[in-house]
Amino acid sequence: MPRRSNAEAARTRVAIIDRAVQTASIEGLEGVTIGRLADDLGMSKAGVIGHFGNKTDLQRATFHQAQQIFTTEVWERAKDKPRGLPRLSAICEAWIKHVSNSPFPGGCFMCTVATEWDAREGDIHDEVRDSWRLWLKVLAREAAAGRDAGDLPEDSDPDQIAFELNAIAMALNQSLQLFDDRRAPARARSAVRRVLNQS
Amino acid sequence: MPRRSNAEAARTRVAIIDRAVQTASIEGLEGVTIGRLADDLGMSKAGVIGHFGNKTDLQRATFHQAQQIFTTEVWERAKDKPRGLPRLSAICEAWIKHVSNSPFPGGCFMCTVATEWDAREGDIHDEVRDSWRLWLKVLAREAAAGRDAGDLPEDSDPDQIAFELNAIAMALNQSLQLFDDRRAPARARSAVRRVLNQS
DNA sequence: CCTACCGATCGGTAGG
DNA sequence: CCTACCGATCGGTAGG
Repeated sequence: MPRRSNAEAARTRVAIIDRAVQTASIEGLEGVTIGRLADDLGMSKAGVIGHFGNKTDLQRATFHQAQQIFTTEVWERAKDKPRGLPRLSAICEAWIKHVSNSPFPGGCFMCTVATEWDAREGDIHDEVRDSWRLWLKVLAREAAAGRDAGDLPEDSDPDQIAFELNAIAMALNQSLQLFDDRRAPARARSAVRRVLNQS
Repeated sequence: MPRRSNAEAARTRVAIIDRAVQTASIEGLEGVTIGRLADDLGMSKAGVIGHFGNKTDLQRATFHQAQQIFTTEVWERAKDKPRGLPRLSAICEAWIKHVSNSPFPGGCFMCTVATEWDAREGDIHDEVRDSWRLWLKVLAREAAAGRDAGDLPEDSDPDQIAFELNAIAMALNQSLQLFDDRRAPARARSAVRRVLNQS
């Protein structure tokens, strides 16, 4: 028997997750606590957790929301480019823009959460790992298409290119967050250019 | 009035920090709690915190210990090489070995803590930032010496090289921790070779 | 370095 | 979605 309509409840759920994403981008998914969310939103703890059941499911929902934002801002903006090098270049540029002008206060959510969970065990670790792996595969697939089209050298290793592009994105996020280095986006673009022109 | 001798107390302090470094490499410095350390070491909470005063100073001491291990394993093993490219190459190789065969259960301590604190505020953030900055300066200084000696192209940008080498180290750690990818060290070496031969 | 304690907060539940 | 509660754990202190 909900005291609010389904539509209202759905809006509340969205508000909770939005707030959780903000907090998690700064302090990680473990920094998201039910009591703090309740305080921030002017709700009771029971009202918050009632939407998710338990904390792990709330963390999972938070991660999914951040994942979707990443997909929208990076993949969606590049997917209509021709496959291969043009699409891969567009992905990198959208990625750099996403990290440099982050929708989250703590910078790249995926970077924060990947490092937070890389050595832990459990469902969240597995989801983070699988979604990163998938993303690296997307990069490698486009690199392979670019190589096959002759836009990248014949002896290019798609997985190596994916590794290096990923490395650049992480370093960009670190330089921006930890050092507040405004030259970091230019460095990242320069590094991407080297990887895509010379690999 | 200590109930143990100074030497015994010093040994206890070392044991506490060692244990804290282990935990922090997996769960971050915020995962280090006084009660858990006390449990793990068969001590009382008061016995643990008495060595440090408060939790922040315990975290600081933990970070310093990890920093020292990093310096010993990476810098100390390369510092006797001739400055410039030989030393920079030796640093990268020692760095890759350090990350690949980590003395900590959760992989590269510095990577974990840098990401954990990059968007937070306070003393620990400042210490992490300053020590990373110093390390990037060491890399850039050697790159500059290598360029001046003619071992790197005249138009090399030392800070760009430092940025890219740092990126590789972080991606190596991620690939090992998150994906358990045994080919990651070879990928890192290949990437380093490209940066140092072609920049 | 211990026991015994403090107030605050954690995740979560019962009942409405 | 709320109030009122639960046991566990948090950082930390007093006193020995």
